[in-house]
Amino acid sequence: MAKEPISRLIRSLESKSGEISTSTRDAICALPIHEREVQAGALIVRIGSKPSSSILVLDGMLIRHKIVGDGKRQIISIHIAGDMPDLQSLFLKTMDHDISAVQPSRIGLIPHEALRVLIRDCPEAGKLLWGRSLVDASLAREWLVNVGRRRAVSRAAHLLCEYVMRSRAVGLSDGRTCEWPLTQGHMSDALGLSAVHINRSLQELRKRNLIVLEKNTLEILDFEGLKELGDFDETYLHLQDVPVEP
Amino acid sequence: MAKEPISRLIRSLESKSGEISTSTRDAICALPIHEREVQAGALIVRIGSKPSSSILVLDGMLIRHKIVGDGKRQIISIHIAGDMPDLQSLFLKTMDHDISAVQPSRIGLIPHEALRVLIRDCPEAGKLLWGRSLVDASLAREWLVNVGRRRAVSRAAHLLCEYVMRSRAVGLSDGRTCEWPLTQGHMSDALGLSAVHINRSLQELRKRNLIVLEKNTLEILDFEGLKELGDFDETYLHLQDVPVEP
DNA sequence: CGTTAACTTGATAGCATTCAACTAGCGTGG
DNA sequence: CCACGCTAGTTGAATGCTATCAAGTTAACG
Repeated sequence: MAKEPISRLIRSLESKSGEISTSTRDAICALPIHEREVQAGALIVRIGSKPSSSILVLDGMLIRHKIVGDGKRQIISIHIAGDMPDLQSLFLKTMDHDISAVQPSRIGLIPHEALRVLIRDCPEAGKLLWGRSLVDASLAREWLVNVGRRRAVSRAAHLLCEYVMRSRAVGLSDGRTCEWPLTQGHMSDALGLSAVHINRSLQELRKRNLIVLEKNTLEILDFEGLKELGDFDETYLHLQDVPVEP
Repeated sequence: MAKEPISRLIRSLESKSGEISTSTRDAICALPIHEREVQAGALIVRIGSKPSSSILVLDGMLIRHKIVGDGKRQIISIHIAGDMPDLQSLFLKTMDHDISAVQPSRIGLIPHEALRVLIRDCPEAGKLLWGRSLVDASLAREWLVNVGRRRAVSRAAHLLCEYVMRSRAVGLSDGRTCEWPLTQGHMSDALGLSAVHINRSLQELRKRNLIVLEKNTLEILDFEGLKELGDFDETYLHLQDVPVEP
């Protein structure tokens, strides 16, 4: 039986790779974790820093972001329970972006040293983590497409589709309703838009009877319609698409 | 002495990780490679396909791209000699984007099976490749920032800065002049703009005496000025930033 | 020398930003 | 208990960046 914090990671890995062998699971469960509570808005990892451990999200939501020259912010990714937002710091020593908490969250810190030992002694686990980092990259590419080539309403719809599917994959949603901690300011920074315009785009989604979004709760009224409008194709999420090694 | 095709990969890996140990280098050099010529515009890997080998660019330029619902295209990344544009297919079996050639190019196909054996028998090489895929992800994130939060002229300047620095890192440029095979159509798809607007943005870069761009050749007149205008900070390229394992 | 792709230019249209003001909810403190 | 301040959300008007449309030029090539 996995200890509670690590079970989030296992569940999340399994959502992408199918069942994990017992020995691999045991090796992952043996990882040391230092739990920490962070408050809403807290800056957890700073650009330019050189972390010696990686973060596992246990509860809440973390975002990665960068600031450009004139002060504007771009959110690069959002992370829910089971995600490891800075797994990359294991091999790229200097952080190239910030990480902060959207809401009060619980995180686990896993020392790089322990991860290196795991990868060395359990190649299977290494492949799972590598695959995970590749999925992370796939999301960044789709976000690039979203921001580069879709209009505002579609971008918003696409983001909502992705979020619901990811939440469902780790058991945080039934596919219709889930928590939505992001403010419209967050959404605008994630989608490369102004807050005012996000506001109007969400109103259009409401007017079309696609969603209900209030009091930090998102309800999808018409997932097919939202997919259609957001030009959403889930292939890039690679759910159940990481091959299990023979 | 490395055989020629693989030496591109070695040089490229070293540009990010410093010198590689002899045994690791030998293991990488032992990789089987099937060379292939592709013509300009050729579609090399198709979205939805499940490749059984990964590509190493030997000469020329490859791009990765996606098409959205209304037919617009977003270029996700550009790849020069030494790059492995679909290393990810080793662990994510279904392609989530297309790969094609910008100009007549020479590529090497490395069977996944051989890469798996390499990673198993030479963990050091595995780390180098993993690190490489993380740098790839870092570029995608910076592109997202570029498209999401910078105006057209800055986007263009940023792209040029990145390209020159990457070219120089693998010996394809002296940092001032290099080949530029991308058309303005390509640039607009890479930067989330229209071709007309890219044209005007390039004219502004010329008028400011920052670049000369003609006949497939790019010359940087004022790199500092271009960096400034493009809000370019090379940290995200992680050149020489992948730690060599103790 | 005709054809095509790439590039250029001008005019118009449209999506998104900015500015400004206003509402609602919530916690704090006098 | 209510004033106050703060954050998040909403709305309208004006501006502006970028797209689209259309036409023309240039360069490369068989």
